Amino acid sequence: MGIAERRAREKQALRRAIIDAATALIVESGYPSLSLRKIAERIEHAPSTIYLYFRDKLDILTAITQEVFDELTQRLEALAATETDALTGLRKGLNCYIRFGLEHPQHYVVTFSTPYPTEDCNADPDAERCKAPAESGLRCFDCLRRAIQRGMDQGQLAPGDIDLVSQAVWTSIHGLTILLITMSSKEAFPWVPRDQLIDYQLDMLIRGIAAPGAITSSPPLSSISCG
Amino acid sequence: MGIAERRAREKQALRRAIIDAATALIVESGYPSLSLRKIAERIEHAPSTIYLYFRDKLDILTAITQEVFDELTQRLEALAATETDALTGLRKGLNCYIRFGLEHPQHYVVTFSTPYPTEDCNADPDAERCKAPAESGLRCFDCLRRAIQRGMDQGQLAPGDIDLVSQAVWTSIHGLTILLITMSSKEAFPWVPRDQLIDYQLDMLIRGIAAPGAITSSPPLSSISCG
Amino acid sequence: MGIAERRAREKQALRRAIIDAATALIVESGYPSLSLRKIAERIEHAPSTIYLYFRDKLDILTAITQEVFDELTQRLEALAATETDALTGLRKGLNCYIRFGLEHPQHYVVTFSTPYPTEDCNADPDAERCKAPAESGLRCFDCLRRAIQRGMDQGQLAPGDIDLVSQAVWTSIHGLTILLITMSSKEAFPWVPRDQLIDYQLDMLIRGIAAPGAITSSPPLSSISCG
Amino acid sequence: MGIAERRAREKQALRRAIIDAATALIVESGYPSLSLRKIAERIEHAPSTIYLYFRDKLDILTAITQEVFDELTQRLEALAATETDALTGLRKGLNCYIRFGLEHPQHYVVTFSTPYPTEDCNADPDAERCKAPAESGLRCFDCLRRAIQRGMDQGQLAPGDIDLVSQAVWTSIHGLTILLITMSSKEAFPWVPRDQLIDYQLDMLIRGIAAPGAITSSPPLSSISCG
DNA sequence: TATGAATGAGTCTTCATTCAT
DNA sequence: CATGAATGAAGACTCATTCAT
Repeated sequence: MGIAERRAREKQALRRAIIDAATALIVESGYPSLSLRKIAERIEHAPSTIYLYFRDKLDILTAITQEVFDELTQRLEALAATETDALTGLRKGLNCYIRFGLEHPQHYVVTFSTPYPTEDCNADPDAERCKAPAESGLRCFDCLRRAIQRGMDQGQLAPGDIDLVSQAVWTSIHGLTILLITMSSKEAFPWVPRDQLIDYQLDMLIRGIAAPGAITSSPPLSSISCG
Repeated sequence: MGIAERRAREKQALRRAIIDAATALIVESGYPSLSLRKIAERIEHAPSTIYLYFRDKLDILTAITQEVFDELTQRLEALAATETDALTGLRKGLNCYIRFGLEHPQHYVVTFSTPYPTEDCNADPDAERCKAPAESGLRCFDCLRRAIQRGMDQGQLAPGDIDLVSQAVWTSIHGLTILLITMSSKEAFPWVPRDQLIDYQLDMLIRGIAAPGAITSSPPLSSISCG
Repeated sequence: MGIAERRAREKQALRRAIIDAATALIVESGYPSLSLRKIAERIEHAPSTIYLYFRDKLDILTAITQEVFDELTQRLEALAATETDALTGLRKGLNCYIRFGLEHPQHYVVTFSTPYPTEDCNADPDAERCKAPAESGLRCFDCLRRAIQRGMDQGQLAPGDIDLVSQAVWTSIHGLTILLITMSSKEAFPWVPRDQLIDYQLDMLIRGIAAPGAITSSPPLSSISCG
Repeated sequence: MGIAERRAREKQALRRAIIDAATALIVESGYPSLSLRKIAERIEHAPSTIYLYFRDKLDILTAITQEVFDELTQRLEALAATETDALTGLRKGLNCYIRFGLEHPQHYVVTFSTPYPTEDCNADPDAERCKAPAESGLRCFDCLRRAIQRGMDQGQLAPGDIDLVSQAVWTSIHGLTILLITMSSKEAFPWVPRDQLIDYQLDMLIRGIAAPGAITSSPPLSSISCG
């Protein structure tokens, strides 16, 4: 009845709170310095309570990562569904990726830049759960891959190895995203205006992979969010 | 006198030993697991001795970071001095940067991806020392900047905002480098062959920023180290 | 009514299940590593459910101890009932005792060697329950006592203080049993062959308490179990 | 100079304090429930301080065990040196063993009855240190073994397997010792007068292993301590 | 009757750091 | 200059137990 439902809702809420607190803490000081104690303190519960929701530290990281991947994937797929022109679609997708990272810097860092989740996974006897986020990640990457493929199919991108191109593009926009996040302060690095940089990088990348003669000027998208 | 000199030399030597030990430890197991105790053990001195040379742990990190920047800068400048063709020089420089990262993955991560030095710095009363590595970093970045500038001056690169282009290129190769490092295991991500990817990305980037018609096929460089 | 009876039966069944699970766990990994959680998991009930049947952990231990005593007593009495010759009966009884310990080493340790039930008992407000196992233990000891008495009555054992003799014998075979259990590994102690040692010790003890001239060679029993 | 000496003395004193506290705690509640925290509290130092003196928990146990063995061995050897008659020597030695246990019940329990030091040792990567106490123990046991041998050589003990006899005797007196310690309270078990029991058990054992006709009445020794 | 949720005290251990010497 | 001793805070994690439902 209502009681059971409320209970379930409360339980879900606490799980959320743990994930959110962990995310924030990771962003503030990095995953290695994340501690269950700090999470507990932030959610105002006993440290041991966390163990009712997650098996261990790594389990929390896994949950966060997966959520982020899924959310990002969802946005990219929604976007792909509405856009017909391959090149524009690709551009929008890349822009969406970068924007997502900038709008959720905490989650992005946790998911893509937490140093060595692999390490923990290797040490772990239950290697199974390490695969789950990896799969989510691949599904996300696949959005980009399909966009590239479509571009080649439509002749707008120079023909070539789809994986090669996809990986070159993805690593590039990741670099931009992660550096804009982690070196955000003006003193840290003399960035040019952010939107300008994003727009230019998208231009550069697409120019770099486009079929000769395929490029027509496309409007700047960078200030447009997604999702 | 001779005595004072010898003293100074010895003091310098121990400082070096500390940095080297810390460096080695970071290379072996990454920064998060670095501890003063382990450094002390390796240099065969008491932990407290380290405090005579460095104020705290972060201070050691700073020193290492700076050295890494300096080393990289040196290589890039050496390379720039020998190469006359702007485009080839740029390509070699970018390749050198990536290779450097792959050959010293732990250093690269520590220097470019250590989470939030800013935070530690902010908390620190003496904010001064945080600027030192930043300056070293800028000097390093300036190598790339000059290469871009030369390319524009020689008409091989499309004219434009030097900083804009430099930043777009740098973030791209950083993305490639850092992802190849942190997701190095095959299970983590289905990478295409590494050298091929690097070569393609350099092609893509240069194509993306080159002046129209400037590109002549350049030989793959990726398997060539630098320095 | 039928309902009440079924309820009572079910209640009894769960109590049994708890004891059995605890027993099994103790057998598997010893008492120190026993935990209510593990018991709960094994009986597929919530940890808190156990508290409906036992006040606390010690309460479970007490129940087990008592059962062990009772089981041993039963075997010894069954044995005594079938044997007419006092000396042979005594020998068989002692052998049975040792065998029982070796066959249920964890139980034996828990029952006879758990450090300081006294302490726990003293700390406990309800000192009553500590007496129960003590009484069971005495009943068990009484089997030996009666065997000794019979031996004296029949003139096969040298006359003397029954308690004195009983205690000397019991402590001796306890020493053998407990050491064989706790120092079971070959590296721990260079034991002579086990059965040989048991046989010899029984010989030695009986020789030590027998009436002069009473001893006739009796066949080795040690490899014979009991019950 | 004096300073260094005082320092060394202080350091030694703290080490002693740790061992003593640990010993007492083990006796009070058993080794499994021994915790570094409790030791720390008792010696009024920080828990981490203990790690300056012992590598870990097991290390403390090892130290205690070895000390006890060595002390006991020393006494037994001193005793053996003064006694010429084999049978009397054996009797005195056994008595000494029992008395030692009763006079240092804490140490005896820790050394001979701590459940499963083996267990910890097996799990330990550094198996070396587990051998040290075992060797000390064997050296101790060897005192008894030599006494038995001498008895056989002199014809006072029935000829036979020295190890067999030694082990039968040792386990017997261990059983007496350990039970007198752990069940010391009158409510726990209705002991006959302690000295009487000890004397009788020694009689019984020696009668059990003596050569026929070798026994002459020997005076009760039990109330005599040793060392 | 049974339990899910929660907790606080406890476990061993590592660490950066301080201070008297 | 160097260090040995010490510490307090923190680390992940387990446990027996309570309580509202």
